[in-house]
Amino acid sequence: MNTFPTYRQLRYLVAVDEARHFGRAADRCGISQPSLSLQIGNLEDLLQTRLVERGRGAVTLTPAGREVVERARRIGEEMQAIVDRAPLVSRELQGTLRLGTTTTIGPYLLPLVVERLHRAHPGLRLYVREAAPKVLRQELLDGQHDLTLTQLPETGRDLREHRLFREPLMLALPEAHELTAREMLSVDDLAGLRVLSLGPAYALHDQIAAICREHQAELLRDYEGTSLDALRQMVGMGMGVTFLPRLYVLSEVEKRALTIATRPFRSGAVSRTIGLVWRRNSPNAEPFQRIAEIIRAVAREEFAPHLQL
Amino acid sequence: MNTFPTYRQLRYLVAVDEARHFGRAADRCGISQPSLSLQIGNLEDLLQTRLVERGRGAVTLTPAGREVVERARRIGEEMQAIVDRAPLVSRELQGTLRLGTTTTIGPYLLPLVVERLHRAHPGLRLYVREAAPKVLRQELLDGQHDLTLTQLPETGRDLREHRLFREPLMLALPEAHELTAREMLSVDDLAGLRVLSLGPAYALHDQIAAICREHQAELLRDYEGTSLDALRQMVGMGMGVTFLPRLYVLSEVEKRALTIATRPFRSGAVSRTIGLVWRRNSPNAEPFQRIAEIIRAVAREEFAPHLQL
DNA sequence: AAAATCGATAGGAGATTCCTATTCTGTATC
DNA sequence: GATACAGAATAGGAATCTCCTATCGATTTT
Repeated sequence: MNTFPTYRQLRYLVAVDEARHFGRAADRCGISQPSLSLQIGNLEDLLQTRLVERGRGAVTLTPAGREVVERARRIGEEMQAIVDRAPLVSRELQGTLRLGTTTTIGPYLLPLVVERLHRAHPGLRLYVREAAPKVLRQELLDGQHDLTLTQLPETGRDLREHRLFREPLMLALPEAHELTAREMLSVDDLAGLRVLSLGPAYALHDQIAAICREHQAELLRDYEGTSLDALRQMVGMGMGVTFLPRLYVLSEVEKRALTIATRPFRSGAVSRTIGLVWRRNSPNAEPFQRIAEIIRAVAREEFAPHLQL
Repeated sequence: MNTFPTYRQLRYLVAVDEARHFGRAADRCGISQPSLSLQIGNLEDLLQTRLVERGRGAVTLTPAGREVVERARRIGEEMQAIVDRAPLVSRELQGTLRLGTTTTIGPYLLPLVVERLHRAHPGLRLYVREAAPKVLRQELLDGQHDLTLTQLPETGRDLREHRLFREPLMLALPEAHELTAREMLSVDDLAGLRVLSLGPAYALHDQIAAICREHQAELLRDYEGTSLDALRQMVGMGMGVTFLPRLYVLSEVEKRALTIATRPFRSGAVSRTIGLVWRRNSPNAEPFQRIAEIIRAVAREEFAPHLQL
């Protein structure tokens, strides 16, 4: 009890409609006339409906046959599209790619990247979804993203990461703070500072915690920001200082006249690594690497003075 | 070198997408896991593209796979529609029916019929096309119509006709004509009249010619009308008299204040037979008969005083 | 009447599809 | 670290489909 027609049968029916003749339709399909007759017959049996009216002069489709043929043509178009597009999608940058990104990097880097990708690959559509890094990681493993743009390192044998660049962290402090007198800071200046941070779902949280531990700063655990903007506001209100990524500062602090100060560190060590991550099993490593290239190009051409490439 | 996927393969891929697990997908398809794996593999080989990412945790579709599955779903919907609708279309009055009609009857009878058909069978769409009877007949044989509404008899062993009713012909004459004094005419009054007619592609032409021959009227061959309206105008200009079908007179002459007179014949013999015609091979005789029933009902309920049922 | 056309039918060869059994790979468990 | 456990891939053989050639049956043309 096969409930569905075969695509092959539909193709034959379309051929009959076009040729209006069993023999010629069979020719066009590259099969013999009996084979075609048989398949049309099978299709009619399956649908319990006469689709073709066999007369001497003209072979004609019945009303039911016409409706079936109409749908068969649509099916044919989809089939053709599958055959044509599937290889392209996997080899070229075409189709839809689901890119997950940390909220601490995506909004400040991706706009330029997306624009460039669109220009270079018009057939590519990006679905960008934001989440905290540890959520992102799980979603990537679950298959909700094709790749993620996030802070490295990303643990897991199933994942492959591609390093893009290092992004310095800047110290954000209230304008009235004594350290604002300095243009550049040393890590030794951190001793004794009260430091705010994001929630533990963020890689940045762990990193800030480590820096605090190492340089005798005090991590304030009571108030955890839910976003970099929230952190910035908390700093502005004098609740403490924090570390903000360079691109965030560039995009959200320096361009506006905001009430906090940001200072760089002399040491390049106060920085985080940003990379692309995908599942090791993903068969699309090659297109992904091309995306990595493009992000690196954007970083180089647009943010060279601010990042460590 | 089979260039197209099998619908079956697409169904399996959809199942994999939904189950995210080969074994469960196979269950859902009612086959064993190896069979499913094989078919997915064949599909991937055919498309030269990995569609499914096999990992331990989650089986995920690749971007190419997602696009294929999307199209596969649309194909599935069309397939379902084919299976669901084809039997209905052939048995119920559903789908599209192509009805050819003579210009001398269709416009004056069909409006009411179409309306009633629509009310009784909302799923039915009528494509009405007009032509002269002899053209219509060839188009019907060629399969351009499913059935035709025309003047009988319609010759041909390949055709089946269903008589609907007889429609009287009225004599149309200039208002100044001496015969307008009579309320009813006899065929004997025809002797010596100069009679206009439609072109020879019309069954009405042959019939008028026969009547003229039989009753010593003179058929004017120089001017042949291309439509009943043209005939009426020719009569109005005093070029001669003619025969007009009752329903045409009802719809186009009596309702307007036109400058010709029309008179009935006492004899019921001056009339033509109207019927439905379809190809003998057509497997849809049953729905067609139901349409005949509806037309008869309209004739009875709307035009009873004017027609011979 | 004979030949030709066109679709349906019959029977058998070759592909496909599917099944069971087994292997392979990487994960959890002890 | 050996062992069981999942889950997909592979192997081999049975069942089913698909197709072919040959032929038939009905109808039309010559």
